[in-house]
Amino acid sequence: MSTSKYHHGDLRHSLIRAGAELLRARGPTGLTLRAAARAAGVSPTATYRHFADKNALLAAIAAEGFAELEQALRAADLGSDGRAALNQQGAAYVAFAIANPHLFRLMFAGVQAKQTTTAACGEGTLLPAPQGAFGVLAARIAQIAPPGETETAIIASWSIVHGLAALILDQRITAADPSALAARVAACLDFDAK
Amino acid sequence: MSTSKYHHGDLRHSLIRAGAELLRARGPTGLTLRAAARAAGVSPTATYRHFADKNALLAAIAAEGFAELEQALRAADLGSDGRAALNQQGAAYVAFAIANPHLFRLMFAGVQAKQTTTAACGEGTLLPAPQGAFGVLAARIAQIAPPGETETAIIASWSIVHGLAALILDQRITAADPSALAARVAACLDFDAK
DNA sequence: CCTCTAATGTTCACAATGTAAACATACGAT
DNA sequence: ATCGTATGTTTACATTGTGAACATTAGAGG
Repeated sequence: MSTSKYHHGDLRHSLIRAGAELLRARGPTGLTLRAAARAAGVSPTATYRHFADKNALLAAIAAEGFAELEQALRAADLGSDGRAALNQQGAAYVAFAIANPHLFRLMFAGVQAKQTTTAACGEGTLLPAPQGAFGVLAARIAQIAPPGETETAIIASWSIVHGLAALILDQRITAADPSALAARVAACLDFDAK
Repeated sequence: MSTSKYHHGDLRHSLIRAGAELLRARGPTGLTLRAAARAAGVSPTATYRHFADKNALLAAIAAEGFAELEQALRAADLGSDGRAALNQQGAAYVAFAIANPHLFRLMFAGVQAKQTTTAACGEGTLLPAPQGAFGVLAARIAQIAPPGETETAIIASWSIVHGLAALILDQRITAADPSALAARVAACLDFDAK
């Protein structure tokens, strides 16, 4: 590490890490371009050499978050019982959201789309957005859902844990043991029924 | 209605309506205190006679949204078949979110809490926040879920439709017919199972 | 009807933020 | 060694939320 301070060396990652830390510590209003630059020891406009605008920085932070989430899901996806593994994934999903509330919100709703791309995809199409984390879930579902119903099963599973996480974060539901609640709620899903 | 323009007459409601309209038309970044004041034909700081700060205006708009949502749920809660009525509520919930995406997001995640009130309530406690809309759902659940499981059933039902709505709004899922998808997904819930 | 007060709006002012434009520095290929 | 290009700096500006001081008018009490 050279002591020449003009060129930072790895400013891009520094900004992402500083931004993520600001988000965790001070919430979304604390995550500001200038604050991130300050934390990285750089002038505010230096950020524009690495990110087109603030949204691009947010997107990069969100992408890191999705990688973390994938890790967490993969770590929870254990055992030979597919249904149990799925429920464990659900608990891990909710636990991740609660452990990183601001990051979780940023990941899903934080990056503003310029244009509302109303691309007409097929009914119930799953977008590959968080493909990594999504894949961990989809694999287990494919294993335990009846064929032909896997897409509905995936959407239902994802929706129920995502909704629970969101409602807890937004303080619409209060849970002393969120993971346990997640498992209990996930158990209400029955893919084979009817 | 007098033509004296100094005192607006009903500025509070005008600001709420103007704010809601701005939100619908231009999204959250377009909903600004100054823009709302401009739309109401008033100076920016006049708003502070009616709202402590911007957050208070947002909260008022969100409250109106919850009233609308309750109306929509009540209108969908028809028929003697409790399970069918519940699924229709789910479809209406998702339809509302899609019809009012920015409002829906504001209602649940838009108003920033000053302090993260980590009040330790009981496990799986339901907060009365949107008590009106929530009550419509809870009533049906109580009717069809096994006694002793109603709270879990309520949380599961709310979570699955809320999650589906959120994922669609955030473009993680694309649905040609969201209401139909909501009904199909809601059908995966089985409260009596096991 | 006149007056006075409180409710309601206005004008100024300011700090913070995102971002554009012009300039400076230094890394690396020639 | 030279020079272009990537990277960072300084300046500048419009927008936003919001505080402070001032203006106006509605309506109660004489």
